[in-house]
Amino acid sequence: MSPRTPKQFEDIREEKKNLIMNVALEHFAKEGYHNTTISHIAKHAGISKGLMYNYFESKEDLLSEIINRSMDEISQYFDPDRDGYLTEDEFDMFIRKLFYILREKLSFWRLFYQFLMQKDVREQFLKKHIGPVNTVETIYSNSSSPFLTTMTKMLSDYFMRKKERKPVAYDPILDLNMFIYTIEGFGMVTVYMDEVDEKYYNKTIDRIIELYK
Amino acid sequence: MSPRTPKQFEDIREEKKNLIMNVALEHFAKEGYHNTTISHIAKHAGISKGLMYNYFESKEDLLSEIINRSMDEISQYFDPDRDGYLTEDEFDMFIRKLFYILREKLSFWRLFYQFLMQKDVREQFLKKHIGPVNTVETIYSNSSSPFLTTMTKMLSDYFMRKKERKPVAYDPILDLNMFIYTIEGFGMVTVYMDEVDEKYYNKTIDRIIELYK
Amino acid sequence: MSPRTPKQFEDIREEKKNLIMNVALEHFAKEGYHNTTISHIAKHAGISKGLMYNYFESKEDLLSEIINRSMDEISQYFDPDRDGYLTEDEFDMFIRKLFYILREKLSFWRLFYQFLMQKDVREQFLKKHIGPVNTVETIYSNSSSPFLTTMTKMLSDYFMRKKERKPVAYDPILDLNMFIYTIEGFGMVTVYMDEVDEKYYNKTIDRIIELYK
Amino acid sequence: MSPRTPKQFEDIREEKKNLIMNVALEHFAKEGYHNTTISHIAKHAGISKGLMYNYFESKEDLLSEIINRSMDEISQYFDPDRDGYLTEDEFDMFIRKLFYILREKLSFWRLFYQFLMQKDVREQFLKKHIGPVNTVETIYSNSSSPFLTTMTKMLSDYFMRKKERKPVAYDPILDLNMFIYTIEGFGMVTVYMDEVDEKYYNKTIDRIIELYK
DNA sequence: GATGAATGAGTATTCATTCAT
DNA sequence: CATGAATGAATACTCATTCAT
Repeated sequence: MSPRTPKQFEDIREEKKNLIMNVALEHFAKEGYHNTTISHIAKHAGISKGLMYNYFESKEDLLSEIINRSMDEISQYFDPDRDGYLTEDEFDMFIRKLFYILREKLSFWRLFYQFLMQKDVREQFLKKHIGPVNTVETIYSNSSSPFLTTMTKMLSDYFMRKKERKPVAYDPILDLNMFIYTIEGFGMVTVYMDEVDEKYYNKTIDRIIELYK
Repeated sequence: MSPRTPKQFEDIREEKKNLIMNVALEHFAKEGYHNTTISHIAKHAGISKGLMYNYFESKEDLLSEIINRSMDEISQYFDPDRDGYLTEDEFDMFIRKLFYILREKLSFWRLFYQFLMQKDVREQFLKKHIGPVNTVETIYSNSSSPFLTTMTKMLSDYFMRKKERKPVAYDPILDLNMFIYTIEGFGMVTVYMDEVDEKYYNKTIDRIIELYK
Repeated sequence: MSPRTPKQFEDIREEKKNLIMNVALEHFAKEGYHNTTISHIAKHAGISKGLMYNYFESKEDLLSEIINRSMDEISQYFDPDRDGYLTEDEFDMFIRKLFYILREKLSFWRLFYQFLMQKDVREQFLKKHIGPVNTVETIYSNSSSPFLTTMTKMLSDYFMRKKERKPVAYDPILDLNMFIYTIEGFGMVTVYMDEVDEKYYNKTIDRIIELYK
Repeated sequence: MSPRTPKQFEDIREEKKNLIMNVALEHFAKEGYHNTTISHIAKHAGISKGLMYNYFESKEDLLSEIINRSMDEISQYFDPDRDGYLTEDEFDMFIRKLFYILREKLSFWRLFYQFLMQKDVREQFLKKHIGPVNTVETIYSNSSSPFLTTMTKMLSDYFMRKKERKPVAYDPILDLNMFIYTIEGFGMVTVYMDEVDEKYYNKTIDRIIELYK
């Protein structure tokens, strides 16, 4: 039995940290952040309360790390390293990915929407990830979230370019926002519903693509 | 000095109760239900903690009464005594009303969306007011909320009737749901944004009407 | 309609006071003193909370008055004006009266026994009415309750006189105490039982008389 | 510094739990359950209020556990494993034990009698431990308290058997009840008196045995 | 006299966080 | 690393009592 290398220690630590975060996320999403106690999380993660504080500075820090990790994971899906130029086929894929991830990370989104309404929480945890898109200025403003900035920019570019394929009266900003409202609404309803009807889910996705491609 | 009449007592009660509910709603909406203490509400309403409990059985009861009152107020707007038949012009008015009320009762909606994500809360407070519309069966199912049942039925009837004006391939359920997603998304974004750009707000409403009328 | 005389006012006052005391006694006995709120009493007496304080200085004062009134009423039964000499027939009647009153004033006794165990309450409310009889000295000591002093003295005299009818070894103090324990035990069991079996109740009384006459 | 073993944790818990229960019992008995605050108990036990709730779910639970523990301890004294047959000598010992324990557990009995009068409390906490003995049927009915069932049965058997040694007119049920009243009364008086006169205490016990053996 | 709105001190209870072992 | 006993500040809630009308 050779002693564990620092790397191994680090791996174990990381694994346990993830375990805790997963358990916490499930409970936060299902019962609500305030209704979930540290004791509860610790018990369900099979560790002691004290150990929790070895991994996370506070309950708030735990929440913060969960949100950051989830946002990062989601970012991965959209490989932000690319050029940011969205073809029509890529737009199609983008939407499909988006709603695939929505169901993959259902707990996270439930948590996300829980906090979306509270200004102070939003400012503390989500500021760097979300941003409204109401004017052209906003679109190009620098968000503090590289991920969302990229995404937003990519999308607005896409909608701006659509203008070329559309009639003169076409308003890309309005269309972009309509698109955002639709996916936000569809996302939210999907998230708060207990069950999803597979057939309608896909049908809706197709329709969104059809409407906004 | 003659003693107060029962009427006077009733007036005092009603007035004070409303005061408390208004103050509480503002705080619940802004800081979140759990972050708002009874002490805080009492202080801002200029009354003692004890008096709160003269009017409401518990913090939860206060919340419950706020939600019920708000839902009732909203119901009023849509005069539920009518035949429930929605002409195209009435559909137009309906949407405009909806988004007028959204901003009138911004605090309420902020509170509403806060709880939408938590199953237990949703079941306790909102069950009688909200309901998904995923299948034809659901549409015609009896919700326990007369208001939403009426609204839902009115809308689904409207979309069913649209079929007559549309091509063969027209899917009224899908269209109804797309419509719902759009207004939910637009509503939610409006609610969580601090400020609303008047011009774009109205433009969006027009566009929704244009798309779904 | 002539104006009420002071006497009439006094009568009305007395009557209302009695009403409150009766209602309060019932609730104190059934639910316990601490579990009975002033509001509750007021509501059941059909008056306002405020008026309560017109008649009684405090909840404690209300309790105090109830106990005093009850003790006085009980005293009445044993016509304390008499010579205090108890014949054998009178002893017989005394016991029967005692257990008749026990059931007449069941609520009072339930309250009485509730407080008997708590030293501070006992000292505050019952000191002047009850007293142990453990030694000859105690018997003749001056209690602060004229009623119980008289009763105790009467009884101890009776048991002392029994000595003349009994064998040399007869210990009147012991016998008196045994008698007291029996009636206290019988009283207590009767009080805490919900229902009384009439036949056995009388049979027991006969037996007590038989044993201690 | 190695961490504590589970055994050590268990020991700490047990010890602390007992400490709290002992302190609480003393205060409940002396000041009354309602007049004793959790703060008070915590302070006298030298712990924080919060810790109380690490050991007991509520004040009521604390009370409940105290009563159950005490009843169990008392049960031990009467080794319920025996055949339940009481000889005359054993009856003698039984009584002596009873009144020995009475003084051993004075605080408990003070608490016990406090609650005896309140129906709801009695039903919640004492139902499984006490039961009236008014008819032959009752005697043989199954109480939910193994301890009291055994005791009651043992005693009623004993009194039934006495019939053989007694005149024709002897009524064992009446005699059993007289016996119960006497010990209940003696018990109660002993409990509420601050001091006990040793000589008279024993004399009384002897007399009870003499009368009911 | 009579009312019940209003007060505020008090009480049980919760829970994130600390720390000795 | 790991444990869970221990803390204490915070919080919802109660209720006897007061007082303007």
